[in-house]
Amino acid sequence: MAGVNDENKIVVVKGLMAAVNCPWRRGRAAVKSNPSTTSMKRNRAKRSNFAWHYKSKALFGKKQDDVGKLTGKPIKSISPLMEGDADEGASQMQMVLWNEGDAYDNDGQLQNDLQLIKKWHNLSLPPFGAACSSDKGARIKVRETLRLYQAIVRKLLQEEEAKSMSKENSIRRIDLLAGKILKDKGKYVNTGKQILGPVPGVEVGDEFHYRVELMIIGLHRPLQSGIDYLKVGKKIIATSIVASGGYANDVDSSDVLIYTGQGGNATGGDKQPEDQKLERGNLALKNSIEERNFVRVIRGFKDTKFSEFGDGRGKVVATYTYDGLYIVKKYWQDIGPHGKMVYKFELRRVPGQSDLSWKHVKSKKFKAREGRCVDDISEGKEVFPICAVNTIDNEKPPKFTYVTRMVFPDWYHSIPPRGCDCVNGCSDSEKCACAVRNGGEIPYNYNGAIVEAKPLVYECGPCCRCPPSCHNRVSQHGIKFQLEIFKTESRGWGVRSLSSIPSGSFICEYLGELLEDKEAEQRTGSDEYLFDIGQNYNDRALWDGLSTIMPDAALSASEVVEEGFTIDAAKYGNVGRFINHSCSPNLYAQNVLYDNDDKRIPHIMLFAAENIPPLQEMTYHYNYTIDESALAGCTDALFDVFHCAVIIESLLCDIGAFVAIVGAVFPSLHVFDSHADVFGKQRFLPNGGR
DNA sequence: GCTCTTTCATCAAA
DNA sequence: CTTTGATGAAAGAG
Repeated sequence: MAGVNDENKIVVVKGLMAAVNCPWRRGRAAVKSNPSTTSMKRNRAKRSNFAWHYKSKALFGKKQDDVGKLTGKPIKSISPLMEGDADEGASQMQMVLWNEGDAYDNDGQLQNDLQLIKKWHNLSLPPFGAACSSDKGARIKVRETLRLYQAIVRKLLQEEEAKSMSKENSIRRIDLLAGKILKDKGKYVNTGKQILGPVPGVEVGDEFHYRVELMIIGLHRPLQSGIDYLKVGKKIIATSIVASGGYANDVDSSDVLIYTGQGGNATGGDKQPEDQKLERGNLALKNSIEERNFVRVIRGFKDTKFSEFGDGRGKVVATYTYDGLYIVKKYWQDIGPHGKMVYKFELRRVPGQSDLSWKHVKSKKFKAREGRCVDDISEGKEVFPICAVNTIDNEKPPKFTYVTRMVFPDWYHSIPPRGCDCVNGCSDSEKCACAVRNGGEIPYNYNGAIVEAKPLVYECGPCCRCPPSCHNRVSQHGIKFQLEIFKTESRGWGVRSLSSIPSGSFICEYLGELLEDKEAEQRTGSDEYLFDIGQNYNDRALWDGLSTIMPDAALSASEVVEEGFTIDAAKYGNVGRFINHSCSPNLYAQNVLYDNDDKRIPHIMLFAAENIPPLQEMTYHYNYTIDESALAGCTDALFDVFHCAVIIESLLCDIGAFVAIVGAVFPSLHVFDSHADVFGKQRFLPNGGR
């Protein structure tokens, strides 16, 4: 973040910090100066996994006055989301685009271009902060909508997988069905007239897995066509393109994209390929050369992934990355592989936009890049080495003992769980004891994604008869992505991934020493690595059935905070101890039990709440039990994952008939392990081919 | 409005 | 694993 204010001096910055203007930090400062508050018992700088506890209070509108006193500020002054945290990219594009000091091009048309651009995009040189508030709202909306869409897709997939044993028909296109559900609910974003230039709430580097996602946020409307365009008067100009094909030989270095026009393909059985015509998308792109308007570019990669859970059949997974704005420079005719004429367009990326992380990660220089100071902080204990990168200063990561399991004290004795007796995979949700404990469903998709946030997830464990490959064993197998820790500008060390991470993926556990609350209390203040666990779900009946239908009612009834346990990752820990707090996080903490039946001591498993591009910092909400007011303001939009479950539940009722159709075939699987470079393998036809 | 056509999707069978 | 056919939703064009 750019500005570091004075508050920063008050708070001792250690490895795990919130951003300077994060509500939590404000709250903490306020509490310091106002020690006689009523909630001193909670004034501990500790993380907790039970955020919805506070959410329920916010919803019930209690204690608004107290809340104001606590922070010393009216609650409304606390901006709900996106208020300074790890998401540094917001609104970046608009800012930098107008930095006229940038060398735009060497054709000397900078001023000319800028004027045309201004004309089209009607952007009056927005200063740094002006557009931010509205833009942040748009960002939240886009992220919420996408999370909702992804959650619906996972839910539908879960139902498909659960019913795959029976003989009924499956839903063929889950992506389309999920889109239809969202549309019926009026959840589309940026509807109305088409947008030329940047789409509010969408940032360079955002990743998607379905074309439907591009449509529902207004980034690119056609579901199949690669060129979207709009009419201005009698003229059509291009607004966005999807580049899923090859031609990208010069990926590494240049910001030039050669794009092939549409049409001319032999689509049907008896049709012959034809010369492309200068109409529709092709015409729009050509017109955009004259108009010099921005064209959004979305790059698509296709890769075949294999799941470790399931029948071993691969599945093609597409990843679409928003690449930013380009300008069409020229076009010409060429001969395609089928011998007919095709149009080609040269597009150039507008300078000043965020770097494209996928380019970095794919480039060969990347492995030997600067700032690498520790090759593997886990010292070989993790499946992947976790390196430390510091391009800010000379600091090395703090010393601690890396562990891959919890460190238990002498007094601790685990309660062995009852396992399931499934020998042929835990797919029968009625017979599998673990599925029953999860409310009659396996909480994961076969691709290893968690379907929705739950109070507690029961994975199969050592007492189960199912094999380690059971798809109800996800988080117990450890990290699946190549992670690294890096020095941030203002929040100490942080964690990011070198590959793309799809929504719902397991990231890592929060490991450390298990402490009783009394002991944790003593360490509070000097220890920044405490995580409160196992709070507040003694009444399991409330969680299990009701939570997805009436979450707030259930939660308000179970607000009693018991004496619990805490994980201290100061001396012993894993990569999880480096993950920072954010009020608009991309991860969340999920309670999981598998090798122990003590609900007071669940594993704290961090999962991706949305698609996370490579090199984007990963964060979760610490849910500090320090200042409820800040949380009340901040958690509203935070619980989308949890909320998704509720909304899905109701949505599914509406389309019950649809969804009741069941699958006949064991669905194939997709995996989202690493993001392999598929450029070389891309099938390429002039029009993308069919 | 109503069809028809087009479309760098997607799935699953061959 | 690669290819191919069937299916599909949305929007422009007539």
